[in-house]
Amino acid sequence: MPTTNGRSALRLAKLQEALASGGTLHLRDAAELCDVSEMTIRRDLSTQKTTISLLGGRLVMANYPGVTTIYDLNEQQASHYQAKHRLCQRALAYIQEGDTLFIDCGSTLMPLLSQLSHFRELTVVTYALNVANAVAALPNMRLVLLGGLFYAASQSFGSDNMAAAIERLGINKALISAAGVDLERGVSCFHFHEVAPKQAAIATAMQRLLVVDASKFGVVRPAYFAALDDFDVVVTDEEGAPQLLEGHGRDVPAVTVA
Amino acid sequence: MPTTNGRSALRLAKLQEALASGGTLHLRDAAELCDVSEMTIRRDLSTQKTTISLLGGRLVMANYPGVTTIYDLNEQQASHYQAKHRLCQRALAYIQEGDTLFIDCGSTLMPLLSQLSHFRELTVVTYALNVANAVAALPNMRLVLLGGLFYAASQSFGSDNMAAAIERLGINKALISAAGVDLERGVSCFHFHEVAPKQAAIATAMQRLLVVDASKFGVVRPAYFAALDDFDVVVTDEEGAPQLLEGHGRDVPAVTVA
DNA sequence: CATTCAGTGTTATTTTTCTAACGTTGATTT
DNA sequence: AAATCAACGTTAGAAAAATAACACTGAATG
Repeated sequence: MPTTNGRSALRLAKLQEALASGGTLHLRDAAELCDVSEMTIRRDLSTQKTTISLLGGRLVMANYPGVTTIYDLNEQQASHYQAKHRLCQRALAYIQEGDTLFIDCGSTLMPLLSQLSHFRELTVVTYALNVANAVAALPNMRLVLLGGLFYAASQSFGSDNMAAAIERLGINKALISAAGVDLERGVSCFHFHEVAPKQAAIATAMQRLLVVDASKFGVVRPAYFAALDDFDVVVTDEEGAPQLLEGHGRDVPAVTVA
Repeated sequence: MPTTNGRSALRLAKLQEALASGGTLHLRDAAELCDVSEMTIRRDLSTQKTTISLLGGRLVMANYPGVTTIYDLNEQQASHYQAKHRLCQRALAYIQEGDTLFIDCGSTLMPLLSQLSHFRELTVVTYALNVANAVAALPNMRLVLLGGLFYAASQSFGSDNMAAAIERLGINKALISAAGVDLERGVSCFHFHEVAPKQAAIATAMQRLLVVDASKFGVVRPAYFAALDDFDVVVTDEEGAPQLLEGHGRDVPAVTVA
Protein backbone atom coordinates (compact mmCIF):
# COMPACT_ATOMS: atom_id res chain seq x y z
CA MET A 1 0.00 0.00 0.00
CA PRO A 2 1.39 3.36 -0.99
CA THR A 3 1.61 5.49 2.12
CA THR A 4 3.65 8.32 0.63
CA ASN A 5 1.50 9.10 -2.36
CA GLY A 6 3.90 9.21 -5.24
CA ARG A 7 2.96 8.21 -8.73
CA SER A 8 -0.35 6.94 -7.45
CA ALA A 9 -1.74 10.44 -7.17
CA LEU A 10 -0.47 11.31 -10.62
CA ARG A 11 -2.25 8.38 -12.14
CA LEU A 12 -5.47 9.28 -10.40
CA ALA A 13 -5.13 12.82 -11.68
CA LYS A 14 -4.73 11.50 -15.18
CA LEU A 15 -7.75 9.27 -14.83
CA GLN A 16 -9.81 11.98 -13.25
CA GLU A 17 -8.98 14.16 -16.19
CA ALA A 18 -10.12 11.49 -18.60
CA LEU A 19 -13.36 11.04 -16.69
CA ALA A 20 -14.13 14.67 -16.01
CA SER A 21 -15.75 15.05 -19.39
CA GLY A 22 -18.35 12.74 -18.02
CA GLY A 23 -18.42 9.07 -18.82
CA THR A 24 -17.06 5.81 -17.62
CA LEU A 25 -13.75 4.14 -18.20
CA HIS A 26 -13.18 0.43 -18.10
CA LEU A 27 -10.58 -0.74 -15.62
CA ARG A 28 -8.52 -2.37 -18.36
CA ASP A 29 -8.51 0.84 -20.38
CA ALA A 30 -7.53 2.82 -17.33
CA ALA A 31 -4.66 0.43 -16.73
CA GLU A 32 -3.57 0.71 -20.34
CA LEU A 33 -3.86 4.48 -20.23
CA CYS A 34 -1.56 4.68 -17.22
CA ASP A 35 0.64 1.87 -18.46
CA VAL A 36 0.29 -0.19 -15.30
CA SER A 37 -1.61 -3.30 -14.33
CA GLU A 38 -5.27 -3.31 -13.43
CA MET A 39 -4.28 -4.27 -9.93
CA THR A 40 -2.35 -1.06 -9.52
CA ILE A 41 -5.33 1.02 -10.52
CA ARG A 42 -7.42 -0.97 -8.08
CA ARG A 43 -4.93 -0.23 -5.33
CA ASP A 44 -4.76 3.43 -6.23
CA LEU A 45 -8.48 3.65 -5.89
CA SER A 46 -8.68 1.81 -2.60
CA THR A 47 -5.76 3.42 -0.81
CA GLN A 48 -5.82 6.98 -2.06
CA LYS A 49 -8.86 9.05 -1.27
CA THR A 50 -10.36 10.05 -4.56
CA THR A 51 -13.52 11.20 -6.24
CA ILE A 52 -13.30 8.28 -8.64
CA SER A 53 -15.13 5.12 -7.74
CA LEU A 54 -15.12 1.67 -9.23
CA LEU A 55 -18.51 0.39 -10.28
CA GLY A 56 -18.53 -3.11 -11.66
CA GLY A 57 -15.16 -2.88 -13.33
CA ARG A 58 -15.73 0.62 -14.60
CA LEU A 59 -14.37 3.86 -13.27
CA VAL A 60 -16.86 6.64 -12.71
CA MET A 61 -16.72 10.03 -11.10
CA ALA A 62 -18.36 9.50 -7.75
CA ASN A 63 -19.26 13.14 -7.32
CA TYR A 64 -21.38 13.15 -10.40
CA PRO A 65 -25.08 13.19 -9.73
CA GLY A 66 -26.61 9.83 -10.36
CA VAL A 67 -23.60 7.98 -9.12
CA THR A 68 -22.85 9.41 -5.71
CA THR A 69 -25.59 8.41 -3.34
CA ILE A 70 -25.76 4.70 -3.57
CA TYR A 71 -29.28 3.96 -2.56
CA ASP A 72 -29.05 0.94 -0.35
CA LEU A 73 -32.23 -0.73 0.80
CA ASN A 74 -30.54 -2.45 3.71
CA GLU A 75 -29.26 0.63 5.45
CA GLN A 76 -31.01 3.15 7.62
CA GLN A 77 -30.88 5.33 4.54
CA ALA A 78 -33.77 3.29 3.25
CA SER A 79 -36.19 4.45 5.89
CA HIS A 80 -35.00 8.00 5.40
CA TYR A 81 -35.57 7.63 1.72
CA GLN A 82 -38.95 6.07 2.27
CA ALA A 83 -39.94 8.94 4.53
CA LYS A 84 -38.95 11.53 1.98
CA HIS A 85 -40.66 9.51 -0.66
CA ARG A 86 -43.93 9.44 1.24
CA LEU A 87 -43.62 13.12 1.89
CA CYS A 88 -43.24 13.81 -1.81
CA GLN A 89 -46.01 11.42 -2.68
CA ARG A 90 -48.25 13.57 -0.54
CA ALA A 91 -46.97 16.79 -2.06
CA LEU A 92 -47.61 15.35 -5.48
CA ALA A 93 -51.34 15.45 -4.83
CA TYR A 94 -51.23 19.23 -5.01
CA ILE A 95 -49.64 19.27 -8.44
CA GLN A 96 -51.78 19.53 -11.54
CA GLU A 97 -51.33 19.29 -15.27
CA GLY A 98 -49.90 22.48 -16.72
CA ASP A 99 -48.55 23.83 -13.44
CA THR A 100 -45.51 26.02 -13.20
CA LEU A 101 -43.68 24.79 -10.14
CA PHE A 102 -40.97 26.40 -8.13
CA ILE A 103 -38.82 23.62 -6.70
CA ASP A 104 -36.54 24.50 -3.81
CA CYS A 105 -33.02 23.22 -3.33
CA GLY A 106 -31.98 20.47 -0.93
CA SER A 107 -32.63 16.77 -1.08
CA THR A 108 -36.16 16.76 0.32
CA LEU A 109 -37.92 17.37 -2.95
CA MET A 110 -35.76 15.13 -5.09
CA PRO A 111 -38.07 12.09 -4.92
CA LEU A 112 -40.86 14.29 -6.24
CA LEU A 113 -39.13 15.01 -9.50
CA SER A 114 -39.25 11.53 -10.93
CA GLN A 115 -42.99 11.43 -10.36
CA LEU A 116 -43.41 14.46 -12.54
CA SER A 117 -42.84 12.44 -15.67
CA HIS A 118 -46.45 11.28 -15.43
CA PHE A 119 -47.62 14.73 -16.38
CA ARG A 120 -47.96 15.77 -19.98
CA GLU A 121 -47.01 19.37 -19.50
CA LEU A 122 -45.26 20.98 -16.62
CA THR A 123 -42.80 23.78 -16.06
CA VAL A 124 -40.21 23.54 -13.32
CA VAL A 125 -38.41 26.58 -12.01
CA THR A 126 -35.42 26.04 -9.77
CA TYR A 127 -32.11 27.50 -8.67
CA ALA A 128 -30.59 24.15 -7.66
CA LEU A 129 -28.21 22.18 -9.84
CA ASN A 130 -29.28 18.76 -8.60
CA VAL A 131 -32.92 19.57 -9.24
CA ALA A 132 -32.08 20.85 -12.70
CA ASN A 133 -30.19 17.69 -13.55
CA ALA A 134 -33.06 15.48 -12.47
CA VAL A 135 -35.59 17.53 -14.40
CA ALA A 136 -33.39 17.79 -17.48
CA ALA A 137 -33.51 14.03 -17.73
CA LEU A 138 -37.29 13.97 -17.85
CA PRO A 139 -39.35 14.22 -21.03
CA ASN A 140 -42.29 16.62 -21.57
CA MET A 141 -40.88 19.05 -19.10
CA ARG A 142 -39.96 22.68 -19.38
CA LEU A 143 -37.07 23.60 -17.16
CA VAL A 144 -36.11 27.08 -16.11
CA LEU A 145 -32.91 27.31 -14.13
CA LEU A 146 -32.22 30.52 -12.29
CA GLY A 147 -28.51 30.94 -12.59
CA GLY A 148 -25.86 32.90 -10.81
CA LEU A 149 -22.87 32.12 -8.67
CA PHE A 150 -22.71 28.49 -7.64
CA TYR A 151 -22.71 27.52 -3.97
CA ALA A 152 -21.40 24.02 -3.58
CA ALA A 153 -22.78 23.56 -0.07
CA SER A 154 -26.36 23.68 -1.27
CA GLN A 155 -25.71 22.78 -4.92
CA SER A 156 -27.56 25.92 -5.86
CA PHE A 157 -27.09 29.32 -7.44
CA GLY A 158 -27.41 32.81 -6.11
CA SER A 159 -27.56 36.16 -7.81
CA ASP A 160 -28.69 39.65 -7.03
CA ASN A 161 -31.42 39.73 -9.60
CA MET A 162 -32.85 36.34 -8.83
CA ALA A 163 -35.82 37.78 -7.00
CA ALA A 164 -36.63 39.90 -10.03
CA ALA A 165 -36.27 36.92 -12.34
CA ILE A 166 -38.64 34.86 -10.21
CA GLU A 167 -41.23 37.59 -10.07
CA ARG A 168 -41.30 37.78 -13.83
CA LEU A 169 -42.27 34.12 -14.04
CA GLY A 170 -45.84 33.04 -13.57
CA ILE A 171 -45.23 30.59 -10.78
CA ASN A 172 -48.23 28.59 -9.86
CA LYS A 173 -47.10 26.59 -6.90
CA ALA A 174 -44.00 27.00 -4.80
CA LEU A 175 -42.64 23.90 -3.15
CA ILE A 176 -40.32 25.07 -0.43
CA SER A 177 -38.11 22.99 1.81
CA ALA A 178 -36.53 24.09 5.07
CA ALA A 179 -33.93 23.07 7.61
CA GLY A 180 -35.81 24.44 10.57
CA VAL A 181 -39.43 25.15 11.48
CA ASP A 182 -40.34 26.88 14.68
CA LEU A 183 -43.63 28.44 15.74
CA GLU A 184 -42.00 31.49 17.24
CA ARG A 185 -38.91 31.91 15.14
CA GLY A 186 -40.43 30.92 11.83
CA VAL A 187 -38.98 28.91 8.97
CA SER A 188 -35.23 28.89 8.36
CA CYS A 189 -32.48 27.35 6.29
CA PHE A 190 -28.71 27.06 6.43
CA HIS A 191 -27.52 29.35 3.69
CA PHE A 192 -28.23 33.02 3.32
CA HIS A 193 -28.14 33.01 -0.43
CA GLU A 194 -31.21 30.80 -0.41
CA VAL A 195 -33.28 33.42 1.34
CA ALA A 196 -33.85 35.71 -1.65
CA PRO A 197 -35.11 33.04 -4.06
CA LYS A 198 -37.26 31.40 -1.41
CA GLN A 199 -38.84 34.67 -0.41
CA ALA A 200 -39.38 35.70 -4.01
CA ALA A 201 -41.05 32.39 -4.77
CA ILE A 202 -43.26 32.70 -1.72
CA ALA A 203 -44.17 36.23 -2.76
CA THR A 204 -45.10 35.38 -6.35
CA ALA A 205 -46.56 31.90 -6.16
CA MET A 206 -50.30 31.45 -6.05
CA GLN A 207 -49.97 28.51 -3.68
CA ARG A 208 -47.11 28.01 -1.23
CA LEU A 209 -46.32 24.58 0.12
CA LEU A 210 -43.81 23.93 2.84
CA VAL A 211 -42.48 20.39 2.58
CA VAL A 212 -40.58 19.28 5.68
CA ASP A 213 -40.16 16.10 7.60
CA ALA A 214 -41.01 16.25 11.29
CA SER A 215 -37.37 16.20 12.40
CA LYS A 216 -37.18 19.87 11.45
CA PHE A 217 -39.83 20.98 13.95
CA GLY A 218 -38.60 23.09 16.81
CA VAL A 219 -35.31 23.67 15.02
CA VAL A 220 -33.92 27.09 14.17
CA ARG A 221 -31.24 27.57 11.50
CA PRO A 222 -29.15 30.64 10.74
CA ALA A 223 -31.11 31.98 7.79
CA TYR A 224 -34.70 32.97 8.52
CA PHE A 225 -36.81 33.29 5.42
CA ALA A 226 -40.50 33.09 6.28
CA ALA A 227 -43.13 32.88 8.97
CA LEU A 228 -45.11 29.71 9.19
CA ASP A 229 -48.31 31.42 8.18
CA ASP A 230 -46.74 32.60 4.95
CA PHE A 231 -47.54 29.14 3.68
CA ASP A 232 -50.85 27.83 2.51
CA VAL A 233 -50.03 24.20 3.14
CA VAL A 234 -47.53 22.31 5.24
CA VAL A 235 -46.75 18.81 4.06
CA THR A 236 -45.09 16.73 6.74
CA ASP A 237 -44.89 13.21 8.04
CA GLU A 238 -45.78 13.19 11.70
CA GLU A 239 -49.16 12.52 13.12
CA GLY A 240 -48.79 15.05 15.88
CA ALA A 241 -47.79 17.82 13.51
CA PRO A 242 -51.19 19.47 13.14
CA GLN A 243 -51.49 19.87 16.89
CA LEU A 244 -47.93 21.09 17.13
CA LEU A 245 -48.48 23.83 14.63
CA GLU A 246 -51.95 24.87 15.59
CA GLY A 247 -53.39 27.41 17.96
CA HIS A 248 -50.94 30.13 18.42
CA GLY A 249 -53.13 33.09 17.79
CA ARG A 250 -52.02 33.14 14.20
CA ASP A 251 -53.30 31.98 10.89
CA VAL A 252 -52.45 28.38 10.52
CA PRO A 253 -51.68 26.69 7.23
CA ALA A 254 -53.46 23.48 6.40
CA VAL A 255 -51.31 20.59 7.48
CA THR A 256 -51.11 17.47 5.40
CA VAL A 257 -49.61 14.40 6.99
CA ALA A 258 -48.04 11.88 4.66
CA MET B 1 -39.47 -12.04 -23.62
CA PRO B 2 -42.37 -9.68 -23.00
CA THR B 3 -43.62 -8.55 -26.39
CA THR B 4 -46.74 -6.82 -25.19
CA ASN B 5 -45.29 -4.58 -22.52
CA GLY B 6 -47.47 -5.21 -19.55
CA ARG B 7 -46.14 -5.15 -16.04
CA SER B 8 -42.64 -4.79 -17.36
CA ALA B 9 -43.13 -1.12 -18.11
CA LEU B 10 -44.70 -0.56 -14.72
CA ARG B 11 -41.69 -2.02 -12.97
CA LEU B 12 -39.33 0.10 -14.97
CA ALA B 13 -41.37 3.15 -14.10
CA LYS B 14 -41.12 2.26 -10.45
CA LEU B 15 -37.38 1.78 -10.69
CA GLN B 16 -36.90 4.91 -12.68
CA GLU B 17 -38.73 6.74 -9.99
CA ALA B 18 -36.45 5.32 -7.34
CA LEU B 19 -33.38 6.24 -9.34
CA ALA B 20 -34.46 9.67 -10.49
CA SER B 21 -33.34 11.22 -7.23
CA GLY B 22 -29.90 10.34 -8.44
CA GLY B 23 -28.06 7.30 -7.24
CA THR B 24 -27.61 3.67 -7.99
CA LEU B 25 -29.68 0.68 -7.06
CA HIS B 26 -28.37 -2.82 -6.72
CA LEU B 27 -30.01 -5.41 -8.89
CA ARG B 28 -31.05 -7.48 -5.90
CA ASP B 29 -32.66 -4.46 -4.26
CA ALA B 30 -34.44 -3.60 -7.47
CA ALA B 31 -35.77 -7.14 -7.64
CA GLU B 32 -36.91 -6.98 -4.03
CA LEU B 33 -38.51 -3.60 -4.60
CA CYS B 34 -40.57 -4.94 -7.48
CA ASP B 35 -41.10 -8.28 -5.81
CA VAL B 36 -39.78 -10.28 -8.72
CA SER B 37 -36.57 -12.16 -9.43
CA GLU B 38 -33.36 -10.47 -10.53
CA MET B 39 -33.71 -12.24 -13.84
CA THR B 40 -36.98 -10.47 -14.51
CA ILE B 41 -35.41 -7.09 -13.92
CA ARG B 42 -32.60 -8.11 -16.21
CA ARG B 43 -35.09 -9.03 -18.89
CA ASP B 44 -37.04 -5.83 -18.41
CA LEU B 45 -33.88 -3.88 -18.98
CA SER B 46 -32.80 -5.79 -22.04
CA THR B 47 -36.13 -6.05 -23.82
CA GLN B 48 -37.83 -2.79 -23.01
CA LYS B 49 -36.17 0.38 -24.20
CA THR B 50 -35.37 2.40 -21.13
CA THR B 51 -33.17 5.14 -19.77
CA ILE B 52 -31.98 2.82 -17.02
CA SER B 53 -28.82 0.87 -17.63
CA LEU B 54 -27.14 -1.92 -15.74
CA LEU B 55 -23.58 -1.25 -14.73
CA GLY B 56 -21.85 -4.06 -12.89
CA GLY B 57 -24.93 -5.31 -11.11
CA ARG B 58 -26.18 -1.85 -10.32
CA LEU B 59 -28.94 0.12 -11.95
CA VAL B 60 -28.12 3.65 -12.96
CA MET B 61 -29.86 6.31 -14.97
CA ALA B 62 -28.08 6.22 -18.29
CA ASN B 63 -29.01 9.75 -19.22
CA TYR B 64 -27.24 11.21 -16.23
CA PRO B 65 -23.99 12.96 -17.01
CA GLY B 66 -21.04 10.86 -16.00
CA VAL B 67 -22.73 7.65 -16.95
CA THR B 68 -23.93 8.09 -20.48
CA THR B 69 -20.93 8.34 -22.73
CA ILE B 70 -19.00 5.23 -22.07
CA TYR B 71 -15.50 6.17 -23.02
CA ASP B 72 -14.16 3.15 -24.78
CA LEU B 73 -10.54 3.10 -25.83
CA ASN B 74 -11.12 0.41 -28.41
CA GLU B 75 -13.69 2.25 -30.44
CA GLN B 76 -13.32 5.01 -32.94
CA GLN B 77 -14.54 7.22 -30.12
CA ALA B 78 -11.07 7.01 -28.71
CA SER B 79 -9.42 8.84 -31.57
CA HIS B 80 -12.19 11.40 -31.46
CA TYR B 81 -11.62 11.83 -27.80
CA GLN B 82 -7.90 12.05 -28.25
CA ALA B 83 -8.35 14.70 -30.90
CA LYS B 84 -10.58 16.78 -28.66
CA HIS B 85 -8.19 16.24 -25.84
CA ARG B 86 -5.23 17.53 -27.82
CA LEU B 87 -7.29 20.46 -28.95
CA CYS B 88 -8.11 21.35 -25.37
CA GLN B 89 -4.55 20.78 -24.28
CA ARG B 90 -3.56 23.43 -26.76
CA ALA B 91 -6.30 25.79 -25.66
CA LEU B 92 -5.17 25.33 -22.10
CA ALA B 93 -1.94 27.18 -22.89
CA TYR B 94 -3.92 30.40 -23.21
CA ILE B 95 -5.44 30.12 -19.77
CA GLN B 96 -3.83 31.82 -16.82
CA GLU B 97 -4.24 31.90 -13.09
CA GLY B 98 -7.11 34.14 -12.05
CA ASP B 99 -8.82 34.21 -15.42
CA THR B 100 -12.53 34.54 -15.85
CA LEU B 101 -13.40 32.18 -18.64
CA PHE B 102 -16.48 31.93 -20.76
CA ILE B 103 -16.94 28.30 -21.71
CA ASP B 104 -19.24 27.55 -24.58
CA CYS B 105 -21.66 24.64 -24.77
CA GLY B 106 -21.12 21.45 -26.75
CA SER B 107 -18.75 18.60 -26.13
CA THR B 108 -15.63 20.12 -27.63
CA LEU B 109 -14.51 21.97 -24.54
CA MET B 110 -15.37 19.26 -22.01
CA PRO B 111 -11.88 17.77 -21.86
CA LEU B 112 -10.56 21.20 -20.96
CA LEU B 113 -12.54 21.42 -17.76
CA SER B 114 -10.78 18.69 -15.89
CA GLN B 115 -7.45 20.37 -16.57
CA LEU B 116 -8.66 23.48 -14.83
CA SER B 117 -8.27 21.90 -11.45
CA HIS B 118 -4.56 22.64 -11.65
CA PHE B 119 -5.26 26.32 -11.21
CA ARG B 120 -5.62 27.88 -7.82
CA GLU B 121 -8.20 30.44 -8.75
CA LEU B 122 -10.40 30.56 -11.76
CA THR B 123 -13.90 31.67 -12.61
CA VAL B 124 -15.92 29.82 -15.19
CA VAL B 125 -18.94 31.38 -16.83
CA THR B 126 -21.19 29.11 -18.87
CA TYR B 127 -24.74 28.60 -20.04
CA ALA B 128 -24.38 24.85 -20.53
CA LEU B 129 -25.58 22.27 -18.03
CA ASN B 130 -22.92 19.68 -18.82
CA VAL B 131 -20.18 22.26 -18.42
CA ALA B 132 -21.66 23.43 -15.14
CA ASN B 133 -21.79 19.89 -13.81
CA ALA B 134 -18.17 19.26 -14.66
CA VAL B 135 -17.03 22.52 -13.13
CA ALA B 136 -19.18 22.10 -10.03
CA ALA B 137 -17.24 18.96 -9.28
CA LEU B 138 -13.92 20.77 -9.28
CA PRO B 139 -12.39 22.45 -6.26
CA ASN B 140 -11.03 26.01 -6.15
CA MET B 141 -13.35 27.08 -8.86
CA ARG B 142 -15.95 29.80 -9.07
CA LEU B 143 -18.83 28.85 -11.28
CA VAL B 144 -21.34 31.24 -12.77
CA LEU B 145 -24.16 29.58 -14.64
CA LEU B 146 -26.29 31.74 -16.87
CA GLY B 147 -29.74 30.33 -16.51
CA GLY B 148 -32.93 30.46 -18.44
CA LEU B 149 -35.07 28.03 -20.33
CA PHE B 150 -33.40 24.69 -20.86
CA TYR B 151 -32.77 23.35 -24.37
CA ALA B 152 -32.18 19.63 -24.22
CA ALA B 153 -30.62 19.43 -27.67
CA SER B 154 -27.62 21.46 -26.64
CA GLN B 155 -27.88 20.89 -22.90
CA SER B 156 -27.84 24.62 -22.44
CA PHE B 157 -29.97 27.52 -21.32
CA GLY B 158 -31.36 30.49 -23.15
CA SER B 159 -32.95 33.68 -21.92
CA ASP B 160 -33.67 37.14 -23.21
CA ASN B 161 -31.41 38.92 -20.78
CA MET B 162 -28.48 36.58 -21.13
CA ALA B 163 -26.52 39.03 -23.24
CA ALA B 164 -26.96 41.67 -20.58
CA ALA B 165 -25.89 39.25 -17.87
CA ILE B 166 -22.75 38.36 -19.77
CA GLU B 167 -21.83 41.95 -20.39
CA ARG B 168 -21.99 42.67 -16.69
CA LEU B 169 -19.35 40.03 -15.99
CA GLY B 170 -15.69 40.81 -16.47
CA ILE B 171 -14.93 38.01 -18.86
CA ASN B 172 -11.29 37.64 -19.62
CA LYS B 173 -11.20 34.97 -22.22
CA ALA B 174 -14.02 33.50 -24.24
CA LEU B 175 -13.61 29.92 -25.40
CA ILE B 176 -16.11 29.43 -28.17
CA SER B 177 -16.93 26.25 -30.03
CA ALA B 178 -18.73 25.96 -33.34
CA ALA B 179 -20.39 23.44 -35.63
CA GLY B 180 -19.32 25.14 -38.82
CA VAL B 181 -16.48 27.41 -39.93
CA ASP B 182 -16.40 28.89 -43.39
CA LEU B 183 -14.28 31.71 -44.75
CA GLU B 184 -17.13 33.33 -46.61
CA ARG B 185 -20.11 32.46 -44.48
CA GLY B 186 -18.42 32.82 -41.12
CA VAL B 187 -18.82 30.77 -37.96
CA SER B 188 -22.08 29.00 -37.22
CA CYS B 189 -23.79 26.60 -34.85
CA PHE B 190 -26.93 24.48 -34.82
CA HIS B 191 -29.20 26.23 -32.37
CA PHE B 192 -30.40 29.80 -32.52
CA HIS B 193 -30.61 30.27 -28.81
CA GLU B 194 -26.84 29.87 -28.64
CA VAL B 195 -26.27 32.89 -30.80
CA ALA B 196 -27.01 35.54 -28.18
CA PRO B 197 -24.68 34.21 -25.48
CA LYS B 198 -21.91 33.49 -27.96
CA GLN B 199 -22.11 36.94 -29.44
CA ALA B 200 -22.28 38.59 -26.05
CA ALA B 201 -19.22 36.67 -24.89
CA ILE B 202 -17.34 37.59 -28.05
CA ALA B 203 -18.33 41.22 -27.53
CA THR B 204 -17.22 41.44 -23.90
CA ALA B 205 -14.24 39.14 -23.65
CA MET B 206 -10.76 40.57 -23.83
CA GLN B 207 -9.53 37.56 -25.76
CA ARG B 208 -11.69 35.39 -28.01
CA LEU B 209 -10.63 31.86 -28.85
CA LEU B 210 -12.41 29.70 -31.37
CA VAL B 211 -11.83 26.06 -30.58
CA VAL B 212 -12.83 23.73 -33.43
CA ASP B 213 -11.54 20.52 -34.89
CA ALA B 214 -10.75 20.54 -38.58
CA SER B 215 -13.84 18.57 -39.54
CA LYS B 216 -15.84 21.77 -39.11
CA PHE B 217 -14.00 23.68 -41.82
CA GLY B 218 -15.99 24.49 -44.90
CA VAL B 219 -19.21 23.62 -43.09
CA VAL B 220 -22.13 25.99 -42.66
CA ARG B 221 -24.78 25.46 -40.00
CA PRO B 222 -28.16 27.18 -39.59
CA ALA B 223 -27.21 29.71 -36.92
CA TYR B 224 -24.54 32.21 -37.92
CA PHE B 225 -22.99 33.97 -34.97
CA ALA B 226 -19.64 35.49 -35.92
CA ALA B 227 -17.16 36.23 -38.65
CA LEU B 228 -13.86 34.45 -38.50
CA ASP B 229 -11.95 37.63 -37.86
CA ASP B 230 -14.01 38.31 -34.77
CA PHE B 231 -11.66 35.90 -33.05
CA ASP B 232 -8.17 36.56 -31.84
CA VAL B 233 -7.10 32.95 -31.93
CA VAL B 234 -8.27 29.81 -33.66
CA VAL B 235 -7.30 26.57 -31.98
CA THR B 236 -7.61 23.61 -34.29
CA ASP B 237 -6.02 20.29 -35.08
CA GLU B 238 -5.12 20.19 -38.74
CA GLU B 239 -1.78 21.08 -40.18
CA GLY B 240 -3.26 22.69 -43.25
CA ALA B 241 -5.54 24.91 -41.21
CA PRO B 242 -3.40 28.04 -41.19
CA GLN B 243 -3.20 28.03 -44.98
CA LEU B 244 -6.89 27.32 -45.25
CA LEU B 245 -7.82 30.31 -43.19
CA GLU B 246 -5.26 32.74 -44.44
CA GLY B 247 -5.20 35.31 -47.19
CA HIS B 248 -8.67 36.40 -47.91
CA GLY B 249 -8.24 40.10 -47.74
CA ARG B 250 -9.37 40.10 -44.14
CA ASP B 251 -7.81 40.23 -40.77
CA VAL B 252 -6.77 36.75 -39.87
CA PRO B 253 -6.74 35.34 -36.37
CA ALA B 254 -3.65 33.56 -35.17
CA VAL B 255 -4.06 29.86 -35.77
CA THR B 256 -2.79 27.34 -33.28
CA VAL B 257 -2.55 23.77 -34.37
CA ALA B 258 -2.75 21.13 -31.68
C1' DC C 1 26.74 -3.91 1.05
C1' DA C 2 23.08 -5.99 3.11
C1' DT C 3 18.49 -4.51 4.57
C1' DT C 4 14.27 -2.42 4.24
C1' DC C 5 10.35 -1.12 2.06
C1' DA C 6 7.34 1.39 -1.20
C1' DG C 7 5.62 0.27 -5.57
C1' DT C 8 4.36 -2.89 -8.59
C1' DG C 9 3.33 -7.35 -11.25
C1' DT C 10 1.64 -12.15 -11.15
C1' DT C 11 -1.03 -15.81 -10.03
C1' DA C 12 -4.54 -18.29 -7.75
C1' DT C 13 -8.97 -18.21 -5.37
C1' DT C 14 -13.24 -16.58 -4.26
C1' DT C 15 -17.34 -13.85 -5.39
C1' DT C 16 -20.32 -11.73 -8.44
C1' DT C 17 -22.44 -11.01 -12.45
C1' DC C 18 -24.03 -12.54 -16.82
C1' DT C 19 -26.16 -15.77 -20.03
C1' DA C 20 -28.61 -19.44 -21.80
C1' DA C 21 -31.55 -23.15 -21.29
C1' DC C 22 -35.35 -25.25 -19.37
C1' DG C 23 -39.50 -25.57 -16.18
C1' DT C 24 -43.71 -23.59 -14.21
C1' DT C 25 -47.98 -21.10 -14.09
C1' DG C 26 -52.14 -19.25 -15.48
C1' DA C 27 -54.84 -16.96 -18.75
C1' DT C 28 -56.55 -17.20 -23.62
C1' DT C 29 -57.53 -19.50 -27.59
C1' DT C 30 -59.13 -23.24 -30.59
C1' DA D 1 -60.16 -29.93 -22.79
C1' DA D 2 -56.05 -29.64 -25.25
C1' DA D 3 -52.98 -26.24 -27.11
C1' DT D 4 -50.78 -21.98 -26.99
C1' DC D 5 -48.23 -18.43 -25.15
C1' DA D 6 -46.76 -14.49 -22.32
C1' DA D 7 -44.64 -13.91 -18.03
C1' DC D 8 -41.91 -15.63 -14.67
C1' DG D 9 -38.75 -18.50 -11.83
C1' DT D 10 -34.82 -21.65 -11.38
C1' DT D 11 -30.73 -23.69 -12.28
C1' DA D 12 -26.31 -24.47 -14.02
C1' DG D 13 -22.42 -22.95 -16.51
C1' DA D 14 -19.42 -19.22 -18.35
C1' DA D 15 -17.37 -14.90 -17.79
C1' DA D 16 -15.90 -11.05 -15.12
C1' DA D 17 -14.51 -8.79 -11.19
C1' DA D 18 -12.76 -8.61 -6.50
C1' DT D 19 -9.53 -10.26 -3.18
C1' DA D 20 -5.60 -12.28 -1.21
C1' DA D 21 -1.05 -14.00 -1.30
C1' DC D 22 3.39 -13.97 -2.83
C1' DA D 23 7.34 -12.46 -5.86
C1' DC D 24 10.10 -8.98 -7.97
C1' DT D 25 12.48 -4.43 -8.41
C1' DG D 26 14.98 -0.46 -7.40
C1' DA D 27 15.79 3.36 -4.44
C1' DA D 28 16.79 4.77 0.23
C1' DT D 29 18.72 3.53 4.70
C1' DG D 30 21.61 1.80 8.21
